[in-house]
Amino acid sequence: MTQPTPAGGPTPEGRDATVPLPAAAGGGPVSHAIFRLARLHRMHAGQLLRPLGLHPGQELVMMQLWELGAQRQSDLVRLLDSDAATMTRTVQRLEQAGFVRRRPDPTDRRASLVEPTPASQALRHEVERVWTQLEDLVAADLSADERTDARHTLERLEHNLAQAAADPDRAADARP
Amino acid sequence: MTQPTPAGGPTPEGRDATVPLPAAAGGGPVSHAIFRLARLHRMHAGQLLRPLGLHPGQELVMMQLWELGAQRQSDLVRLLDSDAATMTRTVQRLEQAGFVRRRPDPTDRRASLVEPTPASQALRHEVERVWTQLEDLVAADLSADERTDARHTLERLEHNLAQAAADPDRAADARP
DNA sequence: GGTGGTTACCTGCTCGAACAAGTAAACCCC
DNA sequence: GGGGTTTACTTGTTCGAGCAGGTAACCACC
Repeated sequence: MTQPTPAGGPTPEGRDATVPLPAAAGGGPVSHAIFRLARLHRMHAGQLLRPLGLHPGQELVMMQLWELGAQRQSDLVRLLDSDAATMTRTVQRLEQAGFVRRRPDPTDRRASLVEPTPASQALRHEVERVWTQLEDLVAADLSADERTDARHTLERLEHNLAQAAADPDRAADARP
Repeated sequence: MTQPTPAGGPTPEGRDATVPLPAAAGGGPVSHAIFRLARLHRMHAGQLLRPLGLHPGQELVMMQLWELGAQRQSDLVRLLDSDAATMTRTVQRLEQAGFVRRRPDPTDRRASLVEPTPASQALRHEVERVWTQLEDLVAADLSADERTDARHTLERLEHNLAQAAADPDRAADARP
């Protein structure tokens, strides 16, 4: 695949000399911050979700189903930008837990439709409450404007990564 | 039901940035953004790291060791804010891969010291390159100031979560 | 009506992450 | 110095995530 060859645009030393070096300490400040934030966030989500019998990630699937109704697995994969193999197993576990049901797609015998069970409706409020709570936790001291701002920042970073994924060339020479 | 527009949100256009983010509307925009960003970020890290024979997370351990020298596992856990059990197995795998060595701590027979092998030094450049690359990817179109800004935002969110973890009372009051 | 390619899903694998439970050494205090 | 606690690490488990490989159904085209 794309070997990130520095072809054409080397000169890695153009950086500002203020930072001693890019090792662990200053390696990738933003990257590192993302990493740490994500782990903390996931941890909190897990703790809030556990009493509900859900694991982090499963709630996203349920939210899609509650909102959109029955979906094929491939649709869920696309909606959540997830992985087919992961989805298979996540759905299996949700099915086993009684939160979803699967039935064959009448129009395509390869596919199966996943739908939330009536029983899962009880969960819905809980999950929404948990997500509101998590939001209030993570953005505790932010004003509405600041939250919007934060969201834009996150989305901008996400957009950059998505761009790079779609367009490996730009990835290789990322350097203003 | 499927009202694609979040109720009440002064969501200013600006969408299209990335994938449809349908559900979860009203749930937790910031939370959801964190989730998605984290996954993309991890994915990119994984792809860049794979040719080096490292899995995401392992490079952080190596960076600490390169920078600080031999460390006890418990120190690594504290430095990376990780989990003891995870660290045990990560170190085992790094050891098996020949990147680290373990020897008993002479001053504490419970502890073991982890140190990078000479062979791992070859990796160091590669890892640093990868992190620089990842940083340039994720912050591709951000100015230096904006990067600092982004980092502050991320750290602020992280701080909020850390606060809530340390102080469960505040967490509990996140509701009417 | 075959043939070849795509799509949908499943299974096996490795890995980080987190929880639980256990062992052993170190430490603290009476 | 004995008893209880804390600390350091290990192992077992479950889960999401991702890669690789496999099967079956679908589809387009000849």
